[in-house]
Amino acid sequence: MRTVYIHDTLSGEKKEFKPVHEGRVGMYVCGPTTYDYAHIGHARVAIMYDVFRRFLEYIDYDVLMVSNITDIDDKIINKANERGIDPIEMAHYYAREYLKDMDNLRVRRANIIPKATRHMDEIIELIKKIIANGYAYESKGDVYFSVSKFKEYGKLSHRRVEEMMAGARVEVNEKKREPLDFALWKGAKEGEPWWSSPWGPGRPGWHIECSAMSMRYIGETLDIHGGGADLIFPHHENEIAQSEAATGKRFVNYWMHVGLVRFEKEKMSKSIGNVFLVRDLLKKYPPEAIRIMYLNAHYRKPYEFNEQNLSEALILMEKINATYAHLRSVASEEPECEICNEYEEKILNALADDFNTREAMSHYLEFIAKARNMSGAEAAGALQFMEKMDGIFDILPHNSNAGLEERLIDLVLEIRTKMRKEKRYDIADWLRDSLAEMGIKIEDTKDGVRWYRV
RNA sequence: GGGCAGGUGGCAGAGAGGUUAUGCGCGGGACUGCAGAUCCCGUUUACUCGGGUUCGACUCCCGACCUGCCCUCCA
Repeated sequence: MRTVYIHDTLSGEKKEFKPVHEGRVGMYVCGPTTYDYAHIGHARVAIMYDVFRRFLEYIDYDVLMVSNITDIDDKIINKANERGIDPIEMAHYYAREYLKDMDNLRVRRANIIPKATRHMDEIIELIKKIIANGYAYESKGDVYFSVSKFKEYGKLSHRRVEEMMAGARVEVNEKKREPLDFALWKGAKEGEPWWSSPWGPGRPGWHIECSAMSMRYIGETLDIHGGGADLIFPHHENEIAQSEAATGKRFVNYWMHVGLVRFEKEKMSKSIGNVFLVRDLLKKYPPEAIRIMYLNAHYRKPYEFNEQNLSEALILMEKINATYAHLRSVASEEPECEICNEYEEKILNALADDFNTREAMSHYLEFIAKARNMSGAEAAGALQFMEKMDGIFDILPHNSNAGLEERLIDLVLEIRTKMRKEKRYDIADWLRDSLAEMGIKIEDTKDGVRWYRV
């Protein structure tokens, strides 16, 4: 199996990937807390891990991907209260919409998509274990993790407890023994959703659900745990503390974090009003373009989102589509393509080096440029190659099977060609414009007409 | 104040101790009823600054400056 290198946030180094179980990968990706519609930052995380997963599968790993939905949390409760609706129902509504948006971005669903509210038993068991191990304490219906007991606290985000104390601004709460302690369980206040527990009715704290669900489905040590870079602290730091306090084992071997999406040099945030929703973007741009946009950048770097980048991605998409269409029209029966193997090697090597999709895309685009001039057996090979690679990238047009629709389009094009020969350009242009309106773009080339979907 | 990630050509954005990234844009040519696409050529000494290591650094080391993020909720 091909050697993969992964940059690990904890060690700050690129390390050779060695799974816990040979040939298998257990990866857990932090999904959203569902109190609003998905934005393009969520999309970046989902698309990147989708591609990483597909790549790992492509090189023959057996991947178990788990991606959670946090459907109980203070933010959910607050928002639902503002609107006077049921918090859990609201969370589930946004969870469904999130999954729909991601489906529309061609993100393959994780093998398991666990919800926090369906795993109360695991969460409670885990908290009990942490208390039993002496790392957490009960306080008036709440349970807190005692940060000072966990000596390695801060190892992921590379900060020291003393420094964080100096930085002040920690929430004041007289139930906590020390300011940095964080809640594993919160007693329910009047009107809040609750589950019964040994500490009374309440709900889980923010971080515990990920520890409980990831270990439940993958095991006590995960190969890969990922999410957005803003989760490094405190979310992932706290997950490490809880999980390792419970099991005494290393929680995660490779921590991966996707850089944040920015707009005009600022992080997207509702207060600044620069949040772009996936659903709004999809009204204007096809999913392929959005995927290409993100594939065209290194996942760990911050991404500067703007319409120019997106329209550039759209142009690339059209080029790729056009080449794909060209290959389909000229491909002969027996595929044979030497250069394809060469490019596959380049692309896989780039991806194996910490999932460098940008470099992979540069090879891919170079290949596309060459493929435009191919024909016959080579074109057939190139076609096959593009479809193979699409198992990873998923940026080619879908529903491209040659059915009735395609035959009708060919017929229309034949008519147009005839009209052009007779210099009936009014009719020829009318046909072209009509097809364009339906999303079929055509081009007259030396070798005849070619068409593709936009 | 502390931590982290960066600073590359008109723009986006990889990479690497000495060899063309890639794409977009722009200019010229070919082709063309028009449009688009495609093909060829060009866009000359791009790599924040100052030191150091080296035969040689944009690439390694040290320092400075700048930007963003995290340190409160966030993918």
